[in-house]
Amino acid sequence: MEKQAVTIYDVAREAGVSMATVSRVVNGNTNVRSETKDKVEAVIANLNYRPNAVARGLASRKSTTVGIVIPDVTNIYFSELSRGIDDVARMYNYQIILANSEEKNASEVVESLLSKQVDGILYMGNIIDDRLREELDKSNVPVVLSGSVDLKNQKPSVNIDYISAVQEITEKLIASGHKKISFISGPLNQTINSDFKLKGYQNALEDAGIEYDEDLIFAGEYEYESGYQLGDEIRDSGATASVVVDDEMAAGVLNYMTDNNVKIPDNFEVVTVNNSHITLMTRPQLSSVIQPIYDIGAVSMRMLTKLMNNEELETSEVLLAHGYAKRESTKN
Amino acid sequence: MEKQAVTIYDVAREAGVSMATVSRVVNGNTNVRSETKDKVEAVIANLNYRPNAVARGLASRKSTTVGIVIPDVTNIYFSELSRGIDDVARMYNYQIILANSEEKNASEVVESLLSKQVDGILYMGNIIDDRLREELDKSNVPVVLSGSVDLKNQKPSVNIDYISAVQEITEKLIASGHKKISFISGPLNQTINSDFKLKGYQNALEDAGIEYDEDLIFAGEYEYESGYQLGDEIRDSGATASVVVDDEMAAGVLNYMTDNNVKIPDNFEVVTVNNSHITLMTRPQLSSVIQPIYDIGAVSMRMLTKLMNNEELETSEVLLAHGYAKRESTKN
DNA sequence: CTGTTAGCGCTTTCAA
DNA sequence: TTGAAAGCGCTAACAG
Repeated sequence: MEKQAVTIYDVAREAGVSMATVSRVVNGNTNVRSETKDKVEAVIANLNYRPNAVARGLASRKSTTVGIVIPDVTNIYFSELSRGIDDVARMYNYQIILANSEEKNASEVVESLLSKQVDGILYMGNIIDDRLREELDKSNVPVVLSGSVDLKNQKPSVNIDYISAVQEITEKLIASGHKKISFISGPLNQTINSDFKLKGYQNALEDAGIEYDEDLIFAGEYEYESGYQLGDEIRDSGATASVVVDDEMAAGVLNYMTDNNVKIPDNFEVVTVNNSHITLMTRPQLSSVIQPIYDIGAVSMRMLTKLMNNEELETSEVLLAHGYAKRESTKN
Repeated sequence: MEKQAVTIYDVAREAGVSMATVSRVVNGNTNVRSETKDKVEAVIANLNYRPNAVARGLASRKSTTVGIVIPDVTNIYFSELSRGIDDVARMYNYQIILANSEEKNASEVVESLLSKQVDGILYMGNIIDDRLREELDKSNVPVVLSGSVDLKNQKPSVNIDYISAVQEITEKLIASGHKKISFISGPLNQTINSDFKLKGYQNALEDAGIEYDEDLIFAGEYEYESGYQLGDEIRDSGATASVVVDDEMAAGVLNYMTDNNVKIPDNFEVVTVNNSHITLMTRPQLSSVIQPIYDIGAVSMRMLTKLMNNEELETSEVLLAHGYAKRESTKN
């Protein structure tokens, strides 16, 4: 049950050259006479030789592999992000190890990635605790945050300006006359919620002279069911609109309302932020911040390739432009 | 920029033992005096030593890594499947390399997985061509198909009985009096569609003495938009119901109908097969075959662990039980 | 342009 | 119970 039948030695012997020459051919080194090269390539094709990436990694101390830490592949936001990452990685010939992390075990996951000698890490998680931060720091492998933020440690990152984005949509709701606007959040121990999205919401209220009311803040999980379950409390809070941080949750809130004869947008407005195609699937369709999700992934991966290549980054913290798509769940 | 500061040598020297002993401790070999073991472990903790998985893989010729080939991470069916896989892999201490494959480049993807010396491959793709089949066969690494089928080559696989499942839901539609039932498929060059799901649909028609009509067969992509776009033709075909092979497509068909004032289920019925939570998000909610998606992933990964461990498989082609969830898009 | 020779960090006999 | 030593398959100086 040999996995690897034919090695570089076999090719060398068969081609009547040294293994170094074979290595050169395989790695596209130009210092090989073209006759020799052809001969070697013929043998390679013949023997169906495939370089052993593990041996290569050990010898070269590079794995041409990057680790992607993703909190939940089933969440459309993250999976879309990973598509952008994947495409760019492929473009630059990096392999990807996609590791699901439940946030809590993030440092284990990172540790295992590091033991695999990844050349870089793309982190999509929303919680970076001290242990993880330390581990990342002393590992010496470049790290880029993709669609996620860390206040304590300025790692290279790619995001949109969540504060402004949420502020803008909240302002629209205010402009429509709402006084009691609920904020439907993911876990509030996540910086992206507590220090960014919530902040934008608060800014909007403050600018409009509306008092911030904790009873209008609801935290759940990034899931449809979670949004739906929160519906009860949201309605009872007296809120007349919701700013939601996740599309699936927003779909849950919206459906709860329509299921309970609350007309949207006439009697209740809902706006979300990820603009995944979930927003098109609900009826009425969800108004949303437009985020260049795919691009966030792509740009962050591109940054990582530069870092792995020891190139300079012009900007370390990239903020991509966002927009707004008015659909049917809001009046404006 | 050393990735790996401390090696097994450092630990050995520091602990005053040979590297072989350190290796034994790290690998849980019991033939080590417990004092020695404690000493070594102390040093390991002290130096923060982490074994280099690449070197390990080279020496042991095992990578404790499996490759997962997934057609599209953004499709909820596959991402849900991968959750089951991931959980079981974690349980058995296998790392996962998740590789997106666009079906067309599947053999490239597999090749790169093999060069990484994966110990096994879990394949979720729906197209297995001759080149890929050959590559898989001569690689000597075990392969399990997860939620996908291959007629030409009986690889171990985990699925539900698609034929029966689709047949059953088609029969329900027939029982409701429908004569013109459309079949909304993914690409028809995929075996799972052409030889399984379509087959179930045809069986039901045949049993009911309804003539098969090609004009009622519509093929698109596994995407919401694709289903929506097909809506036009479906309606024009005179069909009064749709059997759809993918939840997102089904949501598209359903929304197209309601957007065009076709009342569901009164004037048109829609039934789908994956029972992802998309079926709960639409209004009306989608009736669906119940598939144990997570379990399909979990069981297939479990099978793969057995294969990688050279254990016997009781059954090579596992069919998990399916059910039916009647919701609002059908009368029965 | 090509070959020789050390390793990369670890596992695994084989002896002791 | 422990250590010595030989690789795993490849890259990367260094010679020539």
